[in-house]
Amino acid sequence: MKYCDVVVDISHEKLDKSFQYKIPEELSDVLIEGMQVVIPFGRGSREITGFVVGLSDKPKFDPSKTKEVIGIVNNSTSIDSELIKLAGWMKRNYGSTMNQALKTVIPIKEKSKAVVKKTVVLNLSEDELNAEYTSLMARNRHSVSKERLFLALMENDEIPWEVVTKKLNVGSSVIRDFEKNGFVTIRHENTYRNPINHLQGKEKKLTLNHEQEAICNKFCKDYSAGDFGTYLVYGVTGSGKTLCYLEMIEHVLSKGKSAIVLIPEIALTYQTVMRFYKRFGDKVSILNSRMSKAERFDQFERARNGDIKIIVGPRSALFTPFPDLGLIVIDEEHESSYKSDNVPKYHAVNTAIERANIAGASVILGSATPSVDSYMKALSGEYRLLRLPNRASTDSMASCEIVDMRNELRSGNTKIISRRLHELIEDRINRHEQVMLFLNRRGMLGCLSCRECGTTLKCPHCDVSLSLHRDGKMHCHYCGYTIVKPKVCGKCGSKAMGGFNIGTEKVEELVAEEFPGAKVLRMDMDTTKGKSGHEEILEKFANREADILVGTQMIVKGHDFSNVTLVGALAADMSLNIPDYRSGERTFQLLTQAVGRAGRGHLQGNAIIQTYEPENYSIVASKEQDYESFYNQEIVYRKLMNYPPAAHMLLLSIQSEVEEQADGMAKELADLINAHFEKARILGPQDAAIAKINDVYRKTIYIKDKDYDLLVSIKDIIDEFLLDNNKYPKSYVYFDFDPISMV
DNA sequence: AGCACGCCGACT
DNA sequence: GTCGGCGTGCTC
Repeated sequence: MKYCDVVVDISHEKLDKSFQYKIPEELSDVLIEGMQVVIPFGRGSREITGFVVGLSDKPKFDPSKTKEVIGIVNNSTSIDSELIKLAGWMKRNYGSTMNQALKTVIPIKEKSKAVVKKTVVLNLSEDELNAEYTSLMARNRHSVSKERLFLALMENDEIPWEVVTKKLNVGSSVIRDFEKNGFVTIRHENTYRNPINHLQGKEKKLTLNHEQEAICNKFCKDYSAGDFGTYLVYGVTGSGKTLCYLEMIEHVLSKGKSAIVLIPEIALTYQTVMRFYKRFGDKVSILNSRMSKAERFDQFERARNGDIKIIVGPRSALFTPFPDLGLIVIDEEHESSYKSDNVPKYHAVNTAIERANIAGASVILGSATPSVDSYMKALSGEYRLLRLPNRASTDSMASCEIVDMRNELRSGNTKIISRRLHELIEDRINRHEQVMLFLNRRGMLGCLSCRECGTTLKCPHCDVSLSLHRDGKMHCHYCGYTIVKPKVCGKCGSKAMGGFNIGTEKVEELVAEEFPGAKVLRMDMDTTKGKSGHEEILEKFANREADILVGTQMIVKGHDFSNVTLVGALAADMSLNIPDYRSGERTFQLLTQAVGRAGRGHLQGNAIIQTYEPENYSIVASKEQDYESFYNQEIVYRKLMNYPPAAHMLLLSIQSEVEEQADGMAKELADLINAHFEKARILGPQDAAIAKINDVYRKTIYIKDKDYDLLVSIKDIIDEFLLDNNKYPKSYVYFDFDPISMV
């Protein structure tokens, strides 16, 4: 007998799991994973639909109580089957259960209270109501529940469903009884909220320059000819990529299709959204992390019904159920936030291409600093390369200087701000222009260590040093552990405790001391915790309420301030020293973006890159704003070392609260892989870069191979091995294909 | 979510 | 005993 696991199509947390059903003989050959089926469910075996998320030969449940699948739904809407196909692809390529994949793709299993608002509406006149009430009481039954509802209806003739069920504690059976007797009616409302509430303005249709027109024409010509594909728009900062997106979307809409626009969450600001809104009006909706699950569900429903044609949002907007999808735009395609950190750990770029394949749509990837992966594919012809090599406006690029911090030290300047940068900041303050200082570490000090015995203060739960914050406490950035800063060394009792690695908070303090006349703002994870933390700080800075903005990488991502004429990257090589094959790429992107932030208006801008490694190619290339030169050097390294995109990589993360278990499991898995694939390049097992987080020990194994499918089969073998192995009860293995970071 | 089971009080 | 009503808990 064959069995299948089915996720039922009812939105309720308690049903958020799979149920096993028998597959009848006549369906055993046709039924496959991902299909929508009709099944008997519950005591009354009422017929409902569900999705098949797994097949097996063994019963997981008492076989005598297992029911049979009734039939296959073959008229399920094409959009559902498209998304289910996509989920199947994600399951195979990123390693997850079908259940997990389906949940990321079709978020039906969430509370959907707010989607359909139900209201209990009184159907009787006051007299009739009183009459019914008296007749109920006259029957002298024990009808407390009905009485509560009657009394409530005398007060209000319309009561929201939740108030009746929760507050009045009247069950659905009673309400149905009232409905049957004609006392009340249940009103169902689809209350779609429009998340964009300021609806004025129409963008004056900007005319395209020659370069922009050329790439738009190319796209439109292909599209009209039914030639769909993936394009990489490589356009320097300020070349007008967004304007091209708008133009291309317009073309796709004119063909009766819809478009998805992915934007990094951090750049999803009012201004960005308004550009789309002004061009396309209420055909546009947005998705963001501040919206409740129900609100997001609303937007998906609007897309499904054709109320909207364009959605702008972060990674998860990729799964918007447009039945007529024509285009997916991914702006800032190199951003790491496009890689999911939950299982399945999918990458939005590859997943978008797959979705476009299924739907018959095109994909536009856009960036000023394309990922090495995308650029290689563009050069090889897998993607179609569209270039915007020049800025659209007459604004000139900032002039950029590298400051060698080793020289600063030799000349006796131990401060974090070099003399040259100091001089320029002073100049800008005098000219009432603004400055951005970028440092990729928050807090006051990166660590606190004893000058006598060298002991560093570490988090007891994680393998990282604690950072000092202004509240005088030491924080762990990984688990949130906090202690008061100790006065003496815990090991030797010495009072000579000193810190290394200055953070944004400390910079803010130092800058305020050095430039007493200047107003300083800080933007990092600590100051943007609130609901619209980012926008508040950015708005203040845009309104020139401060002269200097100090912050982590979030300040350099896509915010243009015309009055900023100086950008300083205080410790450019910090991101270079992370043990990760992508650290060079990340450093280049970060610095290029930072430099690009200076001089976006008509004023000439300067940028200063402070570093201890002035000859590093990532840093030199970003000074020159020379992507090609960076790419040419980086790709040699990737090919030499067989790192992505030259090969594919699978990261196995083995985690356990018991170190021996993590160790044993990691070793056994490594042996298993070696036994099956003698030619696999396997690194490890070894401690993860952070060997312990939140009291969980972490071991890693990397496998590199040109053949992605080989990595997938390694995953399958490990899955199978884990299925009937209970030697490591408290250990878990996580798969990450082509990981974005090696930590 | 929706349905039936079983408890409880009221009535014959 | 029996009947109607309500709350609880399960659904492969």
